[in-house]
Amino acid sequence: MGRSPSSVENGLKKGPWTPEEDQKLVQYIQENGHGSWRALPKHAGLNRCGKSCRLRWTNYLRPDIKRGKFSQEEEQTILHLHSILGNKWSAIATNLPGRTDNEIKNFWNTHLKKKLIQMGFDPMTHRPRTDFFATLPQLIALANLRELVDGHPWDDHAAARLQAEAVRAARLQYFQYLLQSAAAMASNSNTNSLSTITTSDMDPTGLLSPLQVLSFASDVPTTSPIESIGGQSQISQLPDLHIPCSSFDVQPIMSSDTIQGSNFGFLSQGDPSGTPRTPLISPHSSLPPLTDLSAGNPGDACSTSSCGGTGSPLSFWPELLLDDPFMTEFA
DNA sequence: AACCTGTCCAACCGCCAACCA
DNA sequence: GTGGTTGGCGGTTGGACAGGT
Repeated sequence: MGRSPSSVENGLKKGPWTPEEDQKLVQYIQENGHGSWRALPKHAGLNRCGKSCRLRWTNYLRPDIKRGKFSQEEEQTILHLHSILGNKWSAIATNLPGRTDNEIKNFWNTHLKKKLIQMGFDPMTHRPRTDFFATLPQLIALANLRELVDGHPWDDHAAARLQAEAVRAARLQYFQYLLQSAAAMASNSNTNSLSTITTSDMDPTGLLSPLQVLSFASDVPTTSPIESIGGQSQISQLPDLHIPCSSFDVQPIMSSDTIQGSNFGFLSQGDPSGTPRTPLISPHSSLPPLTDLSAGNPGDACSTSSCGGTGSPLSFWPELLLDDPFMTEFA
């Protein structure tokens, strides 16, 4: 499995390994060590490149490899280390005996990443997702695409609908933030199960990490916090959070002829030279881009929460947050 | 039963840093 | 200092498989 049927390139075989090849490789390394990987295939009688042999050995044939499902403990270790190290799979693997970087990488991409997203966390920063405006362009793109396909002009009604969707999405994100804050406050006041989390465990911003949320909500590990509160499973049951709509001064572009290039030029206003484009947010808005919260380099350890935040999240959205009775209570 | 769709994961690719002549 | 080689890493691919229609 995995790759195309074995092919021969430069006389060297590629593709899945046969049991015979595995046996040759294992036997040779057990008797001689791998030595120079480049020279190994020749000495072992394998029609493979050295790189392929090394990968096969390190990812599959090594005797100390632990196979099977990842335990809860391993999962939490990966989460924790990823929040510190980012996608440094080999570094993470050194802390998980018997697991290979490839295995951890696959596990992350197929399980943990989705889990974090479902919980409302950004898988790269391990912080609550704040990419509302990152998804807004997709909505706009879809709407424009629809227009192109259907031949229906984008009228004010459609724009208003989109804006309403945007506000609703913002409310969701905002509510998730409130949940995080509430959890943090509760842990401080020792009023519920969150009391086991100490302030020293916390992100400097006061937010809980996915690991912490997973820890206390392990009975609903794949459920969004929004869905797990008070048995309410419907988004429509969210409280009205009174997010000021004027804060989202979104200006949809009406004409489809603004579509340009592969970057969907109609999504943003920017010069065609490739300089960073300006999101379609009114310049007179006092709000910083939400994406600022997660703008760190995914591979950069210091961009993660464990290396310190940029202050209280309240400071990011003063107008938005302090306008709400919820926040005045928390602030 | 046949087809479709999504998931899993072994294997490949390209890049980069370390090493050596 | 330079260029070639090697090993290692992270991202991506695509066939096998499972579950759904």
